Amino acid sequence: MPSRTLPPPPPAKVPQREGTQSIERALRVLRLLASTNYASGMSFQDLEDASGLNRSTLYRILGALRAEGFVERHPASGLFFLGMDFLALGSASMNRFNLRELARPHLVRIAEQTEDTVFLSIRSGADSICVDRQEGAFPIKALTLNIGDRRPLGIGAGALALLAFLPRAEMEDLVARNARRFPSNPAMAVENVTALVRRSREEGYAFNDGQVLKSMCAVGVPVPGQTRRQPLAALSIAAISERMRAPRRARLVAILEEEAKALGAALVARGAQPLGG
Amino acid sequence: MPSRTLPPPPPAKVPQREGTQSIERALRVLRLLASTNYASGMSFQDLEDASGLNRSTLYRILGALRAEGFVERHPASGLFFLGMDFLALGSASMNRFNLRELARPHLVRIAEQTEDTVFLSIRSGADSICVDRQEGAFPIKALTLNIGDRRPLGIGAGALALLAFLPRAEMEDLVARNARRFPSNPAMAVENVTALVRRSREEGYAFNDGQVLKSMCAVGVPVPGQTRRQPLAALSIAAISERMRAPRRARLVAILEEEAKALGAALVARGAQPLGG
DNA sequence: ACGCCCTGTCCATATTATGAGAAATACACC
DNA sequence: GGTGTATTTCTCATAATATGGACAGGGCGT
Repeated sequence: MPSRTLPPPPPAKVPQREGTQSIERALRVLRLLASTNYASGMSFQDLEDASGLNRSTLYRILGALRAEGFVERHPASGLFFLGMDFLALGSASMNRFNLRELARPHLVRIAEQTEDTVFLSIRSGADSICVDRQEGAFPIKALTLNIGDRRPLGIGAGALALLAFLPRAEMEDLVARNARRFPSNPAMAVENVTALVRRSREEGYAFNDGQVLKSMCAVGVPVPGQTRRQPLAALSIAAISERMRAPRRARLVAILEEEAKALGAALVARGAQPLGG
Repeated sequence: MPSRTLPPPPPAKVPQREGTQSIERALRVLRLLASTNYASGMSFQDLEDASGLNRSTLYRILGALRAEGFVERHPASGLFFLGMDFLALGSASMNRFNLRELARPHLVRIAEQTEDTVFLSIRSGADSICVDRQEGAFPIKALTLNIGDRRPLGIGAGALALLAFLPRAEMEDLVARNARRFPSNPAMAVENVTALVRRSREEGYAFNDGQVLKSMCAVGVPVPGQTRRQPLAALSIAAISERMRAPRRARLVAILEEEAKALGAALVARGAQPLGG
C-alpha cells in the first residue's frame, strides 16, 4: 500500500435532513407494521432487521408509538401490531370535507333505486381511491372495489370519470404518468386511456365494459365542483353486463347525474375543493 | 422588593421524557387531524392553536409527516388533511393474524345461510371493535355496527360473547373497569353485566334482546382459540326480533358455532393468540 | 400609508435523541 | 438445576438533532 496521504475524508455527510430524523424513523416503523406481508405481526427482531435501526433507538421509538396507542404489543407472543386506533384514523382520512358523510344518503338512494352496487371515489395523486360503497339488493353482486382500494386513474368507471373530466392538460399529464408507472400494462398505454377518455367526454359519462372484470360493467360520472372541470369525486355503479345494456344504462346514468349534481352542490356550499396530488 | 438573594431557580425541569419528544408531538398532530370536529381540514393556524406547538416546530413536523405521505395539504386552500394512506393502514390494523381475510368466507357463508347481517368483532382493551361486517339479503337490515365501531365489552351480542367466555377473573376485572368508566350508564352496572354474562355462559351463546336498539336482536358466539376460554374474536348475527325467536334462534346459533369453530381452528393453526389490552 | 395577522424560513443554541455497552431478565436445551 | 442464548431494559457520554426566537414577505382592512 503506498502511503499516499489519505485525502482528508470529506465529511461527505449529506445530511439532507430537514431536522426530523426521529419522526421519519417512527413513521417508517409504522409503514413496516402496515405492510401486508407482516399481517400476522412482527417480532422485535423482524422490525430490527427490516428497519435497520439501532436496537436502543428502535425500542425507544416503539415505546413512544405504544404510549400513544399507535402500536400495540401482544402480551403472550410479544408481536407488534398497528394499534386499533388506526381504524378511527382511517375513517377520518376518508371523511375529507365530510365528503363521506354528505355522500352517504346519495349512495343509499342510488342503491335503492337501481338495486346495484354504488361506489364513491376520489382522486389521490395519479390514483383513484374507493372511499365508500353501498351494496344494492340485486342478488348477483359486482363487488369490484373494496373500501380503501386504489386504482390508477382511468381503470374502472369511477377512476375514469375522475380522469376524463379534468382540464385537458392535467389529464394528459396524468395519463402519461400512469403509462410510465405501468409500462408493461397495455391497459395503461397512452393511446388506450386517451381513447377511453375521449369516449367518456363525448358521451358525458365513463363506461367500463368489462375491462377490470369479465362480464362486469360499470358506469361513472364526476361529482362537479365549481365547474364540471373540477370534479370533487366520482359516483359509479357496477353490475353484471346484462343489467348494463343500452336502455337501462341511460337510466342509470341519469340517476347518477342527478345525485352527483346534488352532492356537488352540497359540497361546494361547504367550501370543498378538488383534490390534487 | 427585598433584595433577598434569589434562591437559585432550581432547574425543576421534570423532563419525565423518555427521549421521544418529537415523535410524541408528531403523533399528537396526527390525532388532531383525525379529530372529527375538524373533518373539513385544518389550517396551519388551527393546528398551531390546537397543538400549542411553536410555529417552526410545527412546520418541521408537518413537513416530515407530509414527506412520508401521512399528511396531505390541499394546494388551493392550504388546509391539512390526514393522508389517504391511512385507509391502507386502517385496513392493515384490522387484519391482525390475517383475521379479517381468514374470516371473510365464514361471514359470507353465514350471511348466505341466514340472510341476516353478520359481524366480526375483536377485543381491544375493555372495548369490542367491529372489524368486519357482511350484510344479508333480507330486506330489513339490522345495521347496528359499522366497521370500526367501538362498544364497551358486554354491550351487544358480539361484545358480550367476547366478555362472557373469558377466564372469570379477567372477566370480572373488565366488568368492574367498565362500570367505573361509565358510572352514569345503568346498562354498564356490575350487576347488570354480570347477569348477562351468567346467562350467556349457561346458554352457551350471547343474546342481546333489544338492549342496543329496540326491536333489534342479536346472537353471538366466541371464536375459540386454544381453548374456549381464550376467545380470539366473536361472530354475531343481528336481525329484527321476529327473526330471532326460539326455534330460529337455535338454528342461528348452531350455524354460528360451526363457523366459529372452523375459523378458530384455522386461526390457531396460524398461531393466532387472543388479544388483550 | 399603516398596523395587524398570517405564512414561511433561518440559524445559533442546548436540548434531545442516539448508539455502544453493560446489566438484568426470560427462555431453551440439555 | 445449570449452562448458553436471546430478549429487554438501563446507563451515559456524545454529537447530532430538534428547538424556538427572530426575521422577512405578503394579504387585508381601515
